[in-house]
Amino acid sequence: MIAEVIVDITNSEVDKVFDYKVGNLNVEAGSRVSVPFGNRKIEGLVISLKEKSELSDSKIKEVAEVLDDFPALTNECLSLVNYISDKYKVSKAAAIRLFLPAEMRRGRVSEKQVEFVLFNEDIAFEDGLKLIKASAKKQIAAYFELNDRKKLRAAKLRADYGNSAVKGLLDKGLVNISKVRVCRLPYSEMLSQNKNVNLMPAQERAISSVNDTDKTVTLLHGVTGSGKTEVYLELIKQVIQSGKTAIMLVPEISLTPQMFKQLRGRFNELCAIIHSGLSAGERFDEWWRLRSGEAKIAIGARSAVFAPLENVGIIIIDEEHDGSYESESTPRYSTMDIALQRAIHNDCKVVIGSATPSVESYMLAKKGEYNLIKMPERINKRPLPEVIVADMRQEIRRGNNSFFSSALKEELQSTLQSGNQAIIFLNRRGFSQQVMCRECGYVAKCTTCDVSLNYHRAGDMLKCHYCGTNYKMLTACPECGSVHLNLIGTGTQKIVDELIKLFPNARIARMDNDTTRNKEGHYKILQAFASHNADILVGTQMIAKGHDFPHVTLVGILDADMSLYFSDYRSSERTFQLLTQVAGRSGRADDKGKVVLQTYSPSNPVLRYAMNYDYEGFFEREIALRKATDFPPFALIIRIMIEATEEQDAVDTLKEVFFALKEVHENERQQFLFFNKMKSPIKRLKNKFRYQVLMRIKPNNEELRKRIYEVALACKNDKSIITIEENPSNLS
DNA sequence: AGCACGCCGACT
DNA sequence: GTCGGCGTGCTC
Repeated sequence: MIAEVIVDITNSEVDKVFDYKVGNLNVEAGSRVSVPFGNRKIEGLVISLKEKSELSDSKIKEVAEVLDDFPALTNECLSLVNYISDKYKVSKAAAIRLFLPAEMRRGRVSEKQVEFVLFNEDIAFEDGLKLIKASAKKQIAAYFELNDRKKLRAAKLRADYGNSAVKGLLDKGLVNISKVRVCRLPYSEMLSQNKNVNLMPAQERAISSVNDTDKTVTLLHGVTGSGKTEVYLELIKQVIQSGKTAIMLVPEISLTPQMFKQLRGRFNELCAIIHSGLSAGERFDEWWRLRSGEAKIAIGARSAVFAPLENVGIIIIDEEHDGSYESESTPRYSTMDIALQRAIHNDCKVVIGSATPSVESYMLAKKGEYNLIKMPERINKRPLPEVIVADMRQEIRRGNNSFFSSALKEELQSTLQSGNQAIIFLNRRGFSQQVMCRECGYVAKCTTCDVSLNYHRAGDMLKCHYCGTNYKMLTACPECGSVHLNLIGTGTQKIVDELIKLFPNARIARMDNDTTRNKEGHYKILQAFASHNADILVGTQMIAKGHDFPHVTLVGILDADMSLYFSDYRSSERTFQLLTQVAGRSGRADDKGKVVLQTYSPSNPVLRYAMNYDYEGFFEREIALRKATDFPPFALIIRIMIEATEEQDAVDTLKEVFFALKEVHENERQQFLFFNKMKSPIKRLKNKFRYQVLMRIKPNNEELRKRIYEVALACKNDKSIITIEENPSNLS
């Protein structure tokens, strides 16, 4: 027998199949093995077995060792490896790594073993008791407990009765000690907290719609608080009852612990959690529980889509619009893409849910490619919070130069007086700055791209990140002539300082990237706020999602329009999603919530749709805009980034890539909507010079897409790094 | 990715 | 003459 092995080296030079003799080892497709390679020994993965090799017998070495007693990858995973390496043009070794917990490589896994003391059943309890001296009280007590429980952790027993008592029982042969593999079970405190729920009619309808549709994908469009989670849980329950397995994906899991609280509570050990916050051991154990079939439900962030489950019955993607479902390092897979592949392979359904679906998904749903379910009402018909719009231009005219409108100040005052909580949301993202007129709200935009321009201190320029055009920095507003131009971008600390002045008695918590270095930090601050340890929480994006705050009755949104002006074709979409989400934080329990939305452009249609909770209206406008401007989903944006330590190397490679692609471009001009090369907006990052080729091609042209990948990656050299991104969400 | 093989400059 | 620089190429 010959094993075809992919060696664990993610380098295209060795990205090929190597043949090894199997000998009399028990090797299967998917097995991890150790093989001699050159003059060293490395790990590899068997992708298939065959009778005979084309190579001469003398060249073929033998598999040295099989690393696990089961194949790490299932056949489905193996075919996904091929799919990923082909589609995203990465080595097979890199694709394989997606499926294995990192700590499994290089033998870093340690199965956790625990010593157990077992009651020796060969000796009757009464006989055993006679062997112990009456004075050995501890031994007797321990023996009684063991008779009762039969199996106890040695550490626990020693702590309770002392080491000598345990040793005494052992010496008399009354008990045995054995080491048992145990799985570290994260969040075990959440087990069995389940309470039964009665489903509402809307939820029942949603469930039967998923079950009855002949479409693979169902989009569940339900407003915040409409009870989507219960729909997911019920669907999973049904799948488990039919003997299948389930995958549940959530965005950035550390921020949304209640989702796995609920899964753990309902499904106990059947549910395994995969995310980056776990310790290496926990991560490996959870993976192993899924692989071995002990656990049947995988919940986690995007990487959980690679969960080693067989016979998958459903894949659920919650908050499907969330950006974290796109991988931001190679292989830059899209979670939905992988989920679809797995759904096809397992012949199962994919359910994606959101209160604010991505424009792409909603278009597919409206076109009938996805099954669409709407849940437009909150459970118990609780009303959505009332939105008060504060026009900040008027505030300035009235002489109010603070961050807070008079409306927000008043609402804060009364919220604090009634003992409720408030959230101040600062709409800020990234490090690019835009130019805005403080008098009329005008924001500098590119004349050809319909995205806002970014200010670059170097050269005092305004730059379009999509087409690369440079503009002179404005001295006055072209709309109203005012010279009060502002660079937008304020920090949370300033907000907090002003709040303290306004409300000296209020307890204020702050949350942003500066205050919370680690993920635990996020969780702790949110937790503290949820248990009413502070009255006002000031923060950026990260307070927008997850977490229920039962006492929050006011949400203040500062600079609601700011995220509209990021140089990103999705900025309207992101803004709408964000505002809807933040507004949803208000008034979740008994009190009706309020939202004060501060803006410099109160008539902006995106804001209007958001404050009226009109997704449909927003969608219609946005999709028309995308169509008119040739942006996704009516185009595929491809960015090829070339980075090098020496600027000249980057330029050389850029030229090479550009001219190679220019040929493709010239042959298929009608397929290209845009094609150019340029410096990257942030020209130097992490000590690397960055240049890029940016193009937009017609969507769903898989052949052209792959050709672009191949042509670009063929220009690879050891001085520069080439990376390819599709529909990048930020163009820095 | 590593490591050997291989062809040109300054050393005991 | 030899030690060693790291450029090129191979690993079943």
